[in-house]
Amino acid sequence: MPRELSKAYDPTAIEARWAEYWVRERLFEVPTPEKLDGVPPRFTLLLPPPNVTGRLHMGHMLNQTEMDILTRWHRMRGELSLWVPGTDHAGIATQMMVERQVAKEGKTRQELGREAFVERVWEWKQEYGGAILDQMKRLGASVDWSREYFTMDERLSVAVKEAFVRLYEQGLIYRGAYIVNWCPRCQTAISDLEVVHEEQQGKLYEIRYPLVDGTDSVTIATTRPETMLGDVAVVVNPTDVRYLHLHGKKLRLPLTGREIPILPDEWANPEFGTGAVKVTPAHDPNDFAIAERHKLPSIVVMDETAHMNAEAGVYAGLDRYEARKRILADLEQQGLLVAVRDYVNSIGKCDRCKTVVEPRLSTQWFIKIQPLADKAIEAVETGAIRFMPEQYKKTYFEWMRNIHDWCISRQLWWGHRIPAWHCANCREITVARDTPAACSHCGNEKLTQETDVLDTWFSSGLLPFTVFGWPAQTPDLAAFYPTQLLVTGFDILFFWVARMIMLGCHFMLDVPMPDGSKRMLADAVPFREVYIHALVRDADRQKMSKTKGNVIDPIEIIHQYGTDAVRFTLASMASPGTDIAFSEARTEGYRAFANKIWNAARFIFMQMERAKEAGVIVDLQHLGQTLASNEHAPLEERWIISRFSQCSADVNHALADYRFDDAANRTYQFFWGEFCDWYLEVVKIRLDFGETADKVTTTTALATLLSVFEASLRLLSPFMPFLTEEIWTALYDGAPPLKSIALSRFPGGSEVRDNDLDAKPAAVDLEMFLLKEIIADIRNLRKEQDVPEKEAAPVFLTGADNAIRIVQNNEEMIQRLARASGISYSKPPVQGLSIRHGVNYEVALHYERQVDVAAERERLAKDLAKFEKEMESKQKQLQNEAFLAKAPVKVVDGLRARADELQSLIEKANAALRALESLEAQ
RNA sequence: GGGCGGUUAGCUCAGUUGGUUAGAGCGCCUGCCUUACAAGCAGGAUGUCGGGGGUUCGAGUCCCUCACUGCCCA
Repeated sequence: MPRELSKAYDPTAIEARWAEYWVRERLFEVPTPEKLDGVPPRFTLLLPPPNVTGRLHMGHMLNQTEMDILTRWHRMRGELSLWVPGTDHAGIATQMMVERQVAKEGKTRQELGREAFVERVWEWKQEYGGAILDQMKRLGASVDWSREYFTMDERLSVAVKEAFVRLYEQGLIYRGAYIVNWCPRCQTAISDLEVVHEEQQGKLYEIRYPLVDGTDSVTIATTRPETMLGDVAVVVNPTDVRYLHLHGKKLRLPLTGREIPILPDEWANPEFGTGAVKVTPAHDPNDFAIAERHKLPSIVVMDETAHMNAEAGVYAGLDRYEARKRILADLEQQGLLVAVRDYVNSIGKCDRCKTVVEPRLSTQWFIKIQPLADKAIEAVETGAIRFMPEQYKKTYFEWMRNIHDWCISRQLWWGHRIPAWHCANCREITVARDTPAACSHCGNEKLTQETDVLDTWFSSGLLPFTVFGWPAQTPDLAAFYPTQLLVTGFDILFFWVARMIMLGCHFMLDVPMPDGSKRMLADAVPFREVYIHALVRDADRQKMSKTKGNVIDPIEIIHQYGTDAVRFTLASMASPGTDIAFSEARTEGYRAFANKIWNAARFIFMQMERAKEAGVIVDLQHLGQTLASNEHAPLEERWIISRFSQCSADVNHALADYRFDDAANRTYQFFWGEFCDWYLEVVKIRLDFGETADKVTTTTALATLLSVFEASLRLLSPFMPFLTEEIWTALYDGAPPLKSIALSRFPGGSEVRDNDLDAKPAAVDLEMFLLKEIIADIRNLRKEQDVPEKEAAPVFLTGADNAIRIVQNNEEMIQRLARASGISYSKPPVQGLSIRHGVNYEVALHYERQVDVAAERERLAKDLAKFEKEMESKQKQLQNEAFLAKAPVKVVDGLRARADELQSLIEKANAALRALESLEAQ
């Protein structure tokens, strides 16, 4: 009995079942098109690959909800919609995870050795790596699971190697000793982007360096005294008069006795500290640059773990902070520590493990980024890639135009090993696609492969084309590249988005178009649009963090409220550019909405049962046709069709603009505020299945009801896929025309009659508006006069001819919805009865209760004041010559009409007040 | 220090290119178990649109300025 729904909506009872069904039935798999002719427009997007170590958080859920809504929407509009899922091997994070696991066994990765360790990582991945994608299935994400990728897959690894070799051959990859950000815990270089800066209360130490000749000294200021052991110079600003006489003189570096020069350099800021800066090229990026300018040597005084090395003499073996303490103590003892000041400085930490980063001179691989950045800038400047919200374009340009070469080597074991071989003989490097037999420089066969791996973002930056088979020119690549859209958070704008643009533009320019013509930049881009969403915060707008303990687990919330409700919450709050303060109260509200839909379905299914018993038959296979207009249909039917039409047009527009909030809110408002609150209540009048009922009326009413409801389900489906699937299937008694509502057509366009949004509200809307207003007035009067809810009361109504006509045509509606026992088209028999008036009608209620004159007068006076105030401002405007001359006719006319309305309302309010007075006088 | 945002109802947020009466959800007050739905129904209250100045016939919307606040980069 599929149509028997439980009394209350229970998401847990249905969601897991459908999630599993969608995957099992392979509903969202998109086969490779054999030929491109005749293939519908494509909508392709890539899932930003979550870390294989990851667990689903609210950010993922927002991201995936948005992507799923869009993909489902495009699919329902008949486009070939492909959403490709996958995970990222996440070099450091995954290695850390497995290192921890190994540590529990009392071992280190070094003890295991590289090969065995990597083996362990794969084992870990097989066992736990699928967790986040399983969670994703629970969200109902309509991805093509047959195309799932992992960035360490063999085919993707081949592509990564190819990309590296090509860049090397093009002279865009170089290797060299430079200062890089080094994490002493991870023991690898990391890129600028992986360093997070934090303000911290620290100290600024002033240390005196005596001149070699003993005649004088220079006091330098530093936050890192331990690095002084690697000092090679002290620089002062060339304009700094305090030090002019010292240029070129030698200092004796305390604690080491080494001689170092005093040099003029612009970098020294006379305002800062003492104006004299120590230069430690091996441990500070700025100092490194100074050393390059002055051709100074570099002295590395720390090892990979940030312990002092042999160069540090007596301090060798000490941790950097321990060394600092000892050095300060020694300096103080020697009377060289001049001052210690409080100082707030920004300190760089490893994004992954929060260890303080140690700038370190080491040999690394870099990408010469400028040529790639130039194309990436052009792609956005020319509009080949569009950012949404547009403001992110600025951020993007800002970064792209100040870009530094990208350090792509990592001293890790887990990742794509760099395809370069070192020759034991000539020490040259051979870069090759396959393991070379001999050195390409000297022919020696003693080669060892580079131990470094590539930055994970290097491989993920290639994904938009490697997932489709690059470097081969596959049919997939021809059909699906460039993708249409990327949906992601601003936090990886530089990490990933910018790099995909750079690498995509670079490599894909060399791949011809499907028709063999040359590819231009506009088609080399990895995606045409980037939609950037904001952060999901907690209800108090706090950033979620484990330390604060305010992390909201989406899976937990889903258990509580259902996936559909959570999806709807995120969608309805997702206005571009604004962070989402996730509030459970809101989700609770949308669970109520889901329950509302559920119960509307229950009501409708009950009517279907009644119809069946009465022999009334509605053709379920041709529901859409009923939505055509029928001039003779009752007002509420024509009205709901008109409203539905407008709603679906609005939703389509909203989604086209990525206004998930507008789309969701509009749907909510239609379904609850119009379909349920008004239409369902009115249609009950027609659903008479009794012997004496007019079968034609009943049948048409039921047909319209089912049609609008079925279409509403399709409208809601991208937002609430589970609930709509369940009800839609039940509506067809378990035998729907398609395998899923997700494969049906989205409402809008040709399906509904009239989409002309610019036109004035349809006549039906105005008529219904009047009736709703009158019903609300009567309800209000009933309330004020304390008419018991169950009791019907007689209504008196006067007004303009056409208002009366509309009411007369819909008396049943008013009687039922406003509990009127009858309507008399005359003034009420008793003077001074409370009256409500609209612009073209007056309505009163005859009930025995005495009118509360004081309250009524207060209400009227308040109304009157409001009307008069507005009238005053309107008249002022209408008397303004400049306004009349310059404002558009439409606005002026509108204002005049409103003034007329106000005039009428004011008169009526005054009349009512006078009537009250006469009542009081009696 | 450089750049980008935000400030609208008690709370969280909408408000398109300036144009008639500034909206929604939640919360709040009052009355209802009216059988699709109490996760509901009906009715109701609530805003000097952060302050100041300017442009304009007209400013929540555009410009300047101040205050507070968030983020990114160095």
